Amino acid sequence: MPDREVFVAATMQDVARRAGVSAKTVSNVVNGYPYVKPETRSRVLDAIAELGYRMNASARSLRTGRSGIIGLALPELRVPYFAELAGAVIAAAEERGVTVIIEQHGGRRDLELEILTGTRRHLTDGLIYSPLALGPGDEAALLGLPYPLVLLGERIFHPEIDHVTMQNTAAAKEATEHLLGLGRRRIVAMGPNPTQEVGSAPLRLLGYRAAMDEAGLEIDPALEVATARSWDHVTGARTIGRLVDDGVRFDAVFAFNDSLALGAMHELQVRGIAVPDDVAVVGFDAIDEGRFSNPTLTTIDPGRAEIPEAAVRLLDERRRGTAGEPQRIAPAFRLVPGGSSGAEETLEVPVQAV
Amino acid sequence: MPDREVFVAATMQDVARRAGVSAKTVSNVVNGYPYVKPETRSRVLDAIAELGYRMNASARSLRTGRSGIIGLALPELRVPYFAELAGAVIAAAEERGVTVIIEQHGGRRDLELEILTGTRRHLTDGLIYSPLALGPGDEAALLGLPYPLVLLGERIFHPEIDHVTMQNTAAAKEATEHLLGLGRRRIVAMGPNPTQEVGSAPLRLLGYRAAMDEAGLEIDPALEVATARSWDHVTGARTIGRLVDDGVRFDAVFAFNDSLALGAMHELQVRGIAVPDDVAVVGFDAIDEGRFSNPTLTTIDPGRAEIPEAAVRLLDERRRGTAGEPQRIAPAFRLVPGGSSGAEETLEVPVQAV
DNA sequence: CTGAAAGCGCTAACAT
DNA sequence: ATGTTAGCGCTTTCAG
Repeated sequence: MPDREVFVAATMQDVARRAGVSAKTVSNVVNGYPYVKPETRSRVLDAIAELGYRMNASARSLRTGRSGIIGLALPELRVPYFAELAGAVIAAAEERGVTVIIEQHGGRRDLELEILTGTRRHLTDGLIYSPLALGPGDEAALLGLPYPLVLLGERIFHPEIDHVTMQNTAAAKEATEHLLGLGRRRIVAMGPNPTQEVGSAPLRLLGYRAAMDEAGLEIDPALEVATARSWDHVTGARTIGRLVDDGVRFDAVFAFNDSLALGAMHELQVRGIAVPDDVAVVGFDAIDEGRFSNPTLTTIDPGRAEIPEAAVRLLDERRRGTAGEPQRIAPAFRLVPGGSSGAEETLEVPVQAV
Repeated sequence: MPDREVFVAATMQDVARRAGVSAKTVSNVVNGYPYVKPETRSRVLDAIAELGYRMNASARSLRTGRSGIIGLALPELRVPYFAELAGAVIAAAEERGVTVIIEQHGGRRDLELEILTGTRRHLTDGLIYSPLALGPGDEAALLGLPYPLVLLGERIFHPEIDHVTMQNTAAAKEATEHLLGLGRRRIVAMGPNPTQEVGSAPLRLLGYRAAMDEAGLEIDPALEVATARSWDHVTGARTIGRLVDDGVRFDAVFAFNDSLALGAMHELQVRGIAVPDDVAVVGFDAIDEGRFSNPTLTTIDPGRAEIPEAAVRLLDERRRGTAGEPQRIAPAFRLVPGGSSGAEETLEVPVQAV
């Protein structure tokens, strides 16, 4: 008679029988319940090893009502900023024994709303939510949800919702001051959009204006250059190209994210405009790509390390009920000097690629 | 007496009561069982809508033994190639109603092995597995696993395991021929590593050599340049820098991936060597970044769209038992012309970024 | 076409 | 410090 246990996954009962204890004791051992006699514990652990027992996650979560899985909703994984964010969120969750599922909404409003009530919410204990289309007026959709929610980004704020954000205005001010400190005076702010009243754009614009103001410079509307909402390379390249074509004079660009900055830098060089000699460029986000561009990109690190960690921690605390009042966390930022503004940086340890 | 159903999630029983049927009938409706009287069906659907019923995924998977979740194991999400792959895998899985969890192993052998038997395997119905450290000799670890497995990459092959791979040699040959067709003769092959007998590197090297051979060119060992195993920008930049310093003459570079190519291109330009005029560059992978570099990168698209789709399809078929013999799929590839070899390309529709 | 009963593997509550 | 009982919400027999 063949040993069926080789093929059929062992259950807690099987382990209990083998160890000569009850299923409850096995459960206690597996869950690190402290009051188990060391000898019993080791007998149970032996039985687990011998049977190759692994806990059935579905049974546990059916019983406890918690899955140990959280959702991470973001626009698109192929956007480097979000890929890096997702990688860090997964790593931070791992440390807490939490599993992550990623949902891409592509900035489509219907999908963003769908995610809040969709079928996967039944699978997860909570959601880290980075919307792109939702904004003020959509708070209602985020309130009273039957699961913990941590909001990312600058699209919506609400005192009852945990939030991890950035010091947009202060950081943008520092970026602009960096350029001013290099003697630049005609600084383009790339990214503001008059139709957008909310989000990172207006906040960063405030910082830009504050810096210009404090430097005693008149604000030239021609230098505040609106872009399409998609802040990518193409947009950066097209925008700066149009500016040059229009004969606008400038000696620096503060782009509201790195992709815009890299695209602009590319286009400037194509047109024979030297970076940083003719035009200095500063970005925002500190994505990996800017460390390898030519020249390397001066940028703002808005808290790359802390944002994912804080988001997972907040959600986990809320999930376990150890959280108090809803919080708003805006990590410390720093300017990362690069060649695009004539500063220099050293390269960090490489990551692996295929 | 307040209506508890507002706060407590409805169950199938609740729906059944409301619709005046049994739970089984609700289950039949929810699962698309065809033999349900239309009238019954609509009564059930109404009840579902009224109660806001959503199926409990844990209960279902406890009962059926399947979770509808698959794992995707890869080195790191922050590596653009894998971020793009992951995004596409998630999208392809979504179409089949399957959820994805991503596990990052960072190319560390212990983690790669751990993933195969780790706690998350109990949560998933199958695994799409892209190892970096494992290789020939590790087949045993991949055989007889109690779940379906689809292998990605070139590290391990086995006739009993489903595999999605690339036409490495043929594609590398075409890349090299492209450079030869431009009149280049001293073509660097960047990426081979004498200590590596397996993986994309030796396969792509074969293609390079075949093209050189057919063109009647002697193969110069000085042009086959080994790199560190991590094929990233830094490695590309350092490698090409050393080559120049050593006084090696060359008029083209075929880098074994895009990150190497982009790093090399960067370093060449830093040193005042014009791309493509002095040196033409071709990469491999067709990651997004190469479409925006300066100049844009000529590269090989090894099947960006088909690889994730095929991986999910194979796993799903295996999971449902509709698959036959293990398959090896190697999609069609194509050369993507770019500025780095003097060809030109048109930009596609932009993606959104923050 | 629909219903009744049983049980998937685990843990909360209680008992000892 | 450990055992007993019950039941989480679903689907799978098996009847009808």
